[in-house]
Amino acid sequence: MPRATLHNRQDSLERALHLFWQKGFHATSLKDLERTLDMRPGSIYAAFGSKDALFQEALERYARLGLVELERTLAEYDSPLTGLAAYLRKLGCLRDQELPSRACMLVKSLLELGEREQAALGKAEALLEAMEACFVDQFCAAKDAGELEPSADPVRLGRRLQAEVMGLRAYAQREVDSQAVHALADDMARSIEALRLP
Amino acid sequence: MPRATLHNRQDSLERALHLFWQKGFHATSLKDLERTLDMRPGSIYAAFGSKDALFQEALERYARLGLVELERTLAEYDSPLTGLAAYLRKLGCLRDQELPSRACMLVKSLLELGEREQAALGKAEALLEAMEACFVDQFCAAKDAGELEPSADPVRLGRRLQAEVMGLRAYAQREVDSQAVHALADDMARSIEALRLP
DNA sequence: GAATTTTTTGAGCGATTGCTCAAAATTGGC
DNA sequence: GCCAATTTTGAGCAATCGCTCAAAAAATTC
Repeated sequence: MPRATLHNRQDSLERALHLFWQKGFHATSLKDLERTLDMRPGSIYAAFGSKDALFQEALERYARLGLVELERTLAEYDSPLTGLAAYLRKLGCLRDQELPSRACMLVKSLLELGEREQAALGKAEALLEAMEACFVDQFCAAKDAGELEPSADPVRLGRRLQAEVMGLRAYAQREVDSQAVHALADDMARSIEALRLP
Repeated sequence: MPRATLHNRQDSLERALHLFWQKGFHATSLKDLERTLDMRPGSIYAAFGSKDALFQEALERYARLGLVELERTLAEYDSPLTGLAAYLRKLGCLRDQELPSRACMLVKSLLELGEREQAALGKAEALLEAMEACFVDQFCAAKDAGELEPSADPVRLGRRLQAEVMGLRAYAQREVDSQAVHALADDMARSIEALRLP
């Protein structure tokens, strides 16, 4: 009895994510979304509630995909430290791929959003916290595996790594050579590998 | 014969800088500026031309003050590496001060602005490049002073440091303990100091 | 094919955006 | 006190903002 839905909700969300990641929250207008999703305002609001709610869903999807990508990379290596170094080197290829933005959407949101978008801002913070926790876990695993000296502090190391990733991706957003980003990522990866006990 | 200007232009620019740094370009409306500068639209446009032009002036002032602060810090130390480490530790106090934002306004602009604000975006990129050049110069000085091993690459080191500062300040924008930011800055400072030859 | 249920449409709402410009206000020189 | 020069004002423009909702369109069941 119901009319079949014309638009795939997941696909629409994916397109919205692409747009928000590229232009940011404020610079993305409903007109932009209408064009990109090929949907009229009523349909967008029926499906997602509001621009703010749609943005939050996009943020969550972005972070989920990012975490999956991180964990898939880590799973490819037996050594936790080697996995983290490989993740950094993958980020070094940021400028080679065709992406909505080289910068992290969570960081873009963290820096752009204010009190008026507190819900989305809080979500971005929580997702960054989860990312940091994943790094910390990995350093704990490295310590358990005897890769780190016993006095190493996984919390500090995880924090440092998150800051490095934030910096690497912000740097990659600049109009610099792909080679410079590769070199930067490699330097960071070497720092991780230098933590390994002989 | 001319009517005396009511508003000090430098002071107005300073207030605008404060506002733009806090809220970003898009989230700052002319109404906000009118309120903060205590000026009516006509006066603002007579003095600065447009919202975009005012933003660009604010960006330049921000970067100039930031460079002065950096160079003043470096001048306090005879050793180039010690100066850079001290600069990082100063950034570790970001959360203790009352600032419009903990994040760097240049990075906020780099991540927020798009093609529609190309002039301001280009300015932000150029100013970041100048900051990086300052870091590179400092590493060159360290090398000349024999603090670095002869094979050290000042360009890579300067790039790395800029990425670290970007990451540190983005991290400081999160709702984390002041102590965490201090620890992070200290870790980064130690990395710089670890480059010193024995 | 009529009835029912759901989705999609798009004109258009009130609010806000960046901005303009003729008029008013304020000064110094005479 | 008057004139000339300059700054400040603020009503209001056209455009855009996020969003609503009654009507039209489409699909399923009988």
